[in-house]
Amino acid sequence: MTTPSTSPSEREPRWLTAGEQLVWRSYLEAATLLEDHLDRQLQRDAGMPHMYYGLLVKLGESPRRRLRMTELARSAKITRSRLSHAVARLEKNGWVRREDCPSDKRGQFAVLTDEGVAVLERTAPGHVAAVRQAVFERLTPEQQESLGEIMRIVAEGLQPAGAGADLPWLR
Amino acid sequence: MTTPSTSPSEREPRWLTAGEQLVWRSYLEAATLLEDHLDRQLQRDAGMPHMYYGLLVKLGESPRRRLRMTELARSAKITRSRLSHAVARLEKNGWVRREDCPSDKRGQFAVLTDEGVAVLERTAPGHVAAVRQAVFERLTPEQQESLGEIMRIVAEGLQPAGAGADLPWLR
DNA sequence: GGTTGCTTCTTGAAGCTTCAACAAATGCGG
DNA sequence: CCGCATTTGTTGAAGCTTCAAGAAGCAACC
Repeated sequence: MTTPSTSPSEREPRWLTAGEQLVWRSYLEAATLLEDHLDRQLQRDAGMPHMYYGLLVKLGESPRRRLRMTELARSAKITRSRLSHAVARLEKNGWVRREDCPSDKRGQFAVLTDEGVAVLERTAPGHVAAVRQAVFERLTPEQQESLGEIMRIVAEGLQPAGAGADLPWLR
Repeated sequence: MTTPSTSPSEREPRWLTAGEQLVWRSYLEAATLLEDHLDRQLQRDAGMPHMYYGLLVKLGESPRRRLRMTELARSAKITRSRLSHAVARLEKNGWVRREDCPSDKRGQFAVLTDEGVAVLERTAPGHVAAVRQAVFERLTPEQQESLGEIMRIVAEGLQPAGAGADLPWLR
């Protein structure tokens, strides 16, 4: 990540400019700190990592509190394998239950249980407060909007592009 | 994360507004996709996860290619425990070596080896290209600057605040 | 000098993620 | 209806992270 002076003949790759490096470093630091912070917050207050909490939220927002595994994986931006392990754990906690799909015998629904709903209701306020305090309280409305737009662009660019081996929808 | 109507008496917690939710979702999606993308890229091309690559970079930038463990951990925003495991692995790869600190017998330096330098030189161009393509090529200069400022603010807010148990410098 | 408290770094176990491999069901083309 | 590629979801092993605990050196104090 060092910048080896100027590159006269274009044999040198295109490094990040000093400014870009600063941006990138800030991003990496903030992303690391933020994810760690929220992971700890949720591990402490809800007994699960951030990603698992996100899965419960998505199930809670879905029609009959259920989603096909593949759809949940797609929506959460994770592999099916990872989801499979995650749901196994959440099932052991009693927060999610699996149900067969009637129309496709391969299919499985992940269903948010009443206990799962209860955990969400109990822990959501604290989590929202943490997000608020870490992010939204510190940014102006313009910055918030800007952040949304920027991240939307980045996410979009990564969706159809990536060569994910187990993420077919990202191809 | 649902918004249960307005809250007349302030018994309801302060939920995220619809707009804030959109921003937050975009952030989470982009952060997940981006980290996965770079992790895969580096695992494939350099044989190590993104975080480990970052450690090598930091060592490479340091005076005698070395840093005290605690300082490296602080700079990378991770716990010393995590760093300890990471360096163990990097040492096994021959990319980093440990050295005792003469002035403090508890201390250890993590030192980037020549092999470590070689890996960096070989893989940095590809990694920079990936970052460029995923982030900088898609953003206007204004958006880049904005992103930098926003993430700097978020990171700053998380540094001195967090109640990290093993991250004393974050208190 | 000894005590007490702090800092540095490591360790092992438990939990989470990744990867490759797999079984089962689907569905399309002949 | 058969054959074959595709889709769905799971599994186990290996690697990474977290957490709590601990060994060892330092430093300040009396």
